Amino acid sequence: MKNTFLSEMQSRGYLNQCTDLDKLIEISNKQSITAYIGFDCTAQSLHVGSLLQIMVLKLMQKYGHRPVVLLGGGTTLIGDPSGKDSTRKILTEKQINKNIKGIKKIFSNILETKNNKTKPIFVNNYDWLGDLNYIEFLRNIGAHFTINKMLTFDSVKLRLEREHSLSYMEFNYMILQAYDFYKLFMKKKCILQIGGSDQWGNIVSGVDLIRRLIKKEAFGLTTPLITLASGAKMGKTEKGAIWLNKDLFSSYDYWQFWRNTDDRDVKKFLNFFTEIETKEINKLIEKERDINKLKILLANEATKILHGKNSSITAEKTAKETFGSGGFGKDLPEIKINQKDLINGINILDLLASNKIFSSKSEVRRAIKNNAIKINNIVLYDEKKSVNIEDFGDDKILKISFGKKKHYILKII
RNA sequence: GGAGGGGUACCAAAGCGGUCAAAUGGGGCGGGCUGUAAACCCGUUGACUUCGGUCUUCGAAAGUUCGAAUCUUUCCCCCUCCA
Repeated sequence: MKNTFLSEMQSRGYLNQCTDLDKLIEISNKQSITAYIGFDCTAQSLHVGSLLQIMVLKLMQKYGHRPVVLLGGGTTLIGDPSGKDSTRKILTEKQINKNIKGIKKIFSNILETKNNKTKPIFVNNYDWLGDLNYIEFLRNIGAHFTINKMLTFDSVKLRLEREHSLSYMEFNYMILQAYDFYKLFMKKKCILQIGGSDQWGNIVSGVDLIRRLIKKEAFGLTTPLITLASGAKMGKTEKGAIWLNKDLFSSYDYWQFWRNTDDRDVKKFLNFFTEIETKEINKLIEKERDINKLKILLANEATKILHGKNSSITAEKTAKETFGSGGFGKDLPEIKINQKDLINGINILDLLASNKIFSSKSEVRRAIKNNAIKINNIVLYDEKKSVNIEDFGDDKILKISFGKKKHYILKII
C-alpha cells in the first residue's frame, strides 16, 4: 500500500482521534486538501510542546496538502480555558502582536516555504474577530450553540466540577474557535482542523457549526498527548520551557535537549520529531546496539529541522569536543570579561555570580562545596580563589564548568 | 444568610510562645556509579557574610510579649456543611 498523509500520520503515532477518518482518507487521497492548526500567542515563542503539531503541518506538505497556520491574535485576547485550572492573565494587544512575530519565525524555519502549492498560509483571527458585531454574532452564530451542550465539554465541566471560576469571557472561547473554523472553511476551503487532544471539544464545535450553517462536512483530528517515560510533561523543565526560538533557547541547548532523551522515549521521538521513515527507524532500532548513537541521530535530525543543517553540525561538534575530549566547542555560551577587571584579580564568587552562571553567591558557594565547579577541567575547592589574567593562558580563554553538562567560555576582551 | 475548617518555602504537608530559616515527602540542583540515559546511594535547596554571625520570610496590617509561623484584633482570600 502506498504511503499517504494519513497513513503516515498513523504509523508515526500522530493520530489520536478523528471525526470521520475513513471519509477523510478518501478525500485526502483524491485531492490536495487544506487544513489548519491554531496557535495561542501567549508567549513570544512556542515550546516543544507544540512541535508535534508543527510536524503534522510539515507532513501535510510532504504529501502535497496545504497547511494554514492560524495565529490567534483575537482568541489570545480571550484565553482558552481548555486544560487550564484558572484564568490566564490577560495580555495586551501590543504584547500579542510582538508574540505573533516571534512565533511566525518558527514556522518559516520548519515548514517548506518555496513550493507555491503547499507553502503555508498565515492568518490572524483578529482580522475577523476584531470587529464583530455582538448582536449580529449572537444571532447568527450564538444561536447554534446550546448551553446544555457546552456544559458537557471537558474544558467547561472540569472547571465547574472543581468549583473553579470560569468567566463568561472564557466560556465564549469555543464559540470563537468554532467560528474561526467556519471562516477558514469559507475563505480558504479549509476542510480540516488539527489540534492537540485537549482541543477536541473546540474542534468538534467547529465541525458542528459548519454543518449547521451551510450543511457541509468538515473534519477534525487531534494528535495525542505526549507522555514521557518519566511521567513529566513534555517540553517544560524546572529551569523553564524548551523554546523553539533561537534567541530564547540556543541551537546547542536544543541539540542537548534531544541528546539527553530518556532511553525509553527514543523510538517514539524519532517517529515524532524527525523525518526518518518509520520503517527505517524500526530497522535502526533493531540493529543499532548503542542507543547513544540513536540519541545523537535524534538530536541531529531534530535540530536540523528547526535550526538548519549547519547549526546541527556545529552543535554536534561542540558536544563531541566538550564531552568527548574535555575541550570546548564554539557553541558554548561565551561570557566576555573586561581585561581591566582582571588587573587586581577578581574573586571567583563575584565572577560567577555576576555573569548569569549563578544567581547568587550563596549558590556558587554551595556548588563549590559540592565539588560542582571546574575551571579548565580542574575541580575548584577554594571559594576565595581570585581569578587573574594568568589563569586565562595565551589564548585568553577560560572554561568554567558547572556540573557535567553546563560549560561556559570566559573570554577576555 | 447561618455554622465550621483553613491560608506555611517551587509543590504537598507538619509545626501552634523561645532549641524555627521552619520536620517530612515530591520536585530541582550537585556528587558517586554509568552511557551526557534510567535506577540506586549521598549531599544540597531564602539572601548577605570578615564564617563569629547579620538581614528578610509562615495570607495582609496593627497589637500583646524580653521573645511570635505560633496569642489578640481587624481585613482579604479559599474550602466544607446547612439554608
